[in-house]
Parts: sequence; structure tokens; C-alpha cells
Amino acid sequence: MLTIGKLGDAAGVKVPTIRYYEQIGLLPEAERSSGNQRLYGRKAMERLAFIRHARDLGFTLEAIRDLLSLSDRPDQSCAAADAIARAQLVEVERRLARLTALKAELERMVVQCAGGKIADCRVIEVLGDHSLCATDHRHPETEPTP
Amino acid sequence: MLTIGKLGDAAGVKVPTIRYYEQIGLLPEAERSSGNQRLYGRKAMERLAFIRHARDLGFTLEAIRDLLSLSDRPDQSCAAADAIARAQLVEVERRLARLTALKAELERMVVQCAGGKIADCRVIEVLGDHSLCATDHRHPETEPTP
DNA sequence: CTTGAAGCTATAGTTGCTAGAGACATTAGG
DNA sequence: CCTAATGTCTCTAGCAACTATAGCTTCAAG
Repeated sequence: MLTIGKLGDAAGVKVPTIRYYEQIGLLPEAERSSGNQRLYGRKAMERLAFIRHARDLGFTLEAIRDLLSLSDRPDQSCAAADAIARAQLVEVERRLARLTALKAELERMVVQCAGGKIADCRVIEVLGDHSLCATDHRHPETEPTP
Repeated sequence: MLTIGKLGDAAGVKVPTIRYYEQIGLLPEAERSSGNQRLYGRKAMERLAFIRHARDLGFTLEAIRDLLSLSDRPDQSCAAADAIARAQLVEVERRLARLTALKAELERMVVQCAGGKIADCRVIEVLGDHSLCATDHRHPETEPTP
């Protein structure tokens, strides 16, 4: 049995994050030691690794919740799991397309900046006037900041 | 002079968002009508368009705050503005690289899914075991969900 | 046996908004 | 001119997915 710290080290997840996952019901309530400390076995370890990996692949906690409950029913069809993964793929492709456009625009901006005064700065100028942009990167839903 | 709704329509920004920007000091406090409603002129419009455009390009509000204060000092060097834009470019490239790896991995997952039972589902299996992955998409800081 | 690390709970903060409640302002139609 | 429908006001709370802090208790090593 592992303490929460060992489990966190093993799975590459921070301790408060594990407690958070338990709190929102993504991990079951852990066993406790005589001194009220959480103790984890192999199953909890696997479940946490699953969550971690899915998070690394950009799945939301909601999607992970669904995937976990699917993986608890091994004899069901995997169509639902497949659909979740495909939706995630579509989402990733959408973000990729958007980021590619942003990259092009940012490159244009910094390349054109001659390094003079703010008054002539291409960066500031372009930001103030979208019509100076080559691509239409407008309106698409918010690009989140990490 | 525009009311907040007209300004929002003109700039493509929702009304509560404008009030939020004012609240956090990104927009100056607006003039008020006799009936206490916010009124905006051309300058506010331009400033909001600048913010909107920078947000579209993925700049954080903090970065935008800096860019705005730079643009208020037209005779200064634009090195700082350039640095912010370059940092944003680097960040976008980093995310792009990461998303590209995720896309590859997700594609592998869904292609390999034979559409049978959960017990044999490649999606579930891969999520449970990172060593089944082709690329190392681990540890990099959280990919945020929009 | 003591000390320091690791654990516990509970609460609040982060980013960039969005949603709701309940009250006042403005405007279009009849 | 009155009413109804919008629009706007303030304030508070909520979203994701954690992270940080405070003030404890417990555990393991020396």
C-alpha cells in the first residue's frame, strides 16, 4: 500500500491533485491508515495512471469520467469510448488549425517589427487593426491560456 | 457616443466582458449618461478592438495590459512590445508541437479501435498504459480545455 | 525522543469570462 | 402619454482544473 505522496510520485500527479480527484469523485474514497492517512493499492494506481494519461492527451475530466465508467463495464460495446476519442481528436484538430493561423500571424508581426519606436511598431499597429492581418483568425472560441 | 451594447456589437465583445475589462482596469472607467449608463467614444472603441484582437491572437490579459501601456507611450522603444509578441509566438509554437503529438496519438488510438467490446478496446487500453504510445507526450504542462 | 518531512482538513485564489437576481433607464408603438 | 419591451445597472456566484495557504496531526529516521 502506498501513501498519497508515493502514489503521486509513481503516477506523476501532485498530491493535492489526487485529493481533488477524490473530492470530485473521479477516484473512489481511499482506504485510511490507523492514523487517518490515505492508502492506495494497485487498482487506485492504475486508475490514476489512466486519468493522468487521458489528461495528457487533453481529455476533459468529464470525458475521463465517462471513459472510466466505460472501462468498468468490459463487456459493453466500445462505440461510446471510440466516440469520445474521436470527438477529442476533432477538438485537437480544431485547435491545431487555429494555432497554425495564430502562429502565421504572430510571425508576420514580429518579422515586420523594425525595432524602432512604439509609434511605428508593427506589433502594436497590427494589434490595433485586424485588417492588417493576412488570415481571418477572428471569432473562433477562446484560445485558453494554460 | 455608444452605449455598452452598441460598443459590444461593434467590437464583437459581449457586454459583461466589457464591464469585466473595466473592472480589472483594462478599460478606463467609462463616462456615464444622466441615467448612469456607460457611454463610449472612439478611443474606447479602439482600445477594446485592440484587446479583442490581441485576445484572438491568444495573448493573456496580463500581456495585453503591458501592450496597452506600451502603446500609450509612442516615443518609447518597441523592444518590449516585440519581446511580448515573440514570447507569445514561442508559446504558440510550443502548444502547436504538443497538439501535433496529441493528434498523432489520438489518431493511432481511434484507427486501432476495432469496434468490439470494451475489454478489447484499443482506446481504453492505450489510455491505461502509456507505454503503448508512439510519442512521448508526457509531463508537458497542462493542455487547457476551452 | 526529538525533529523534520509528509499527511490531514478547509478555505481561498488562479484565468477569463458567463450567468443570474432584482432594480432602474430608455425607447418604440399605440 | 402610457405601457411594454428591451437595455443597463450592481452584485454575487459559478465554470475548469487545479494550486496555494494555514494550522493542525502523524510518521519515520537518527
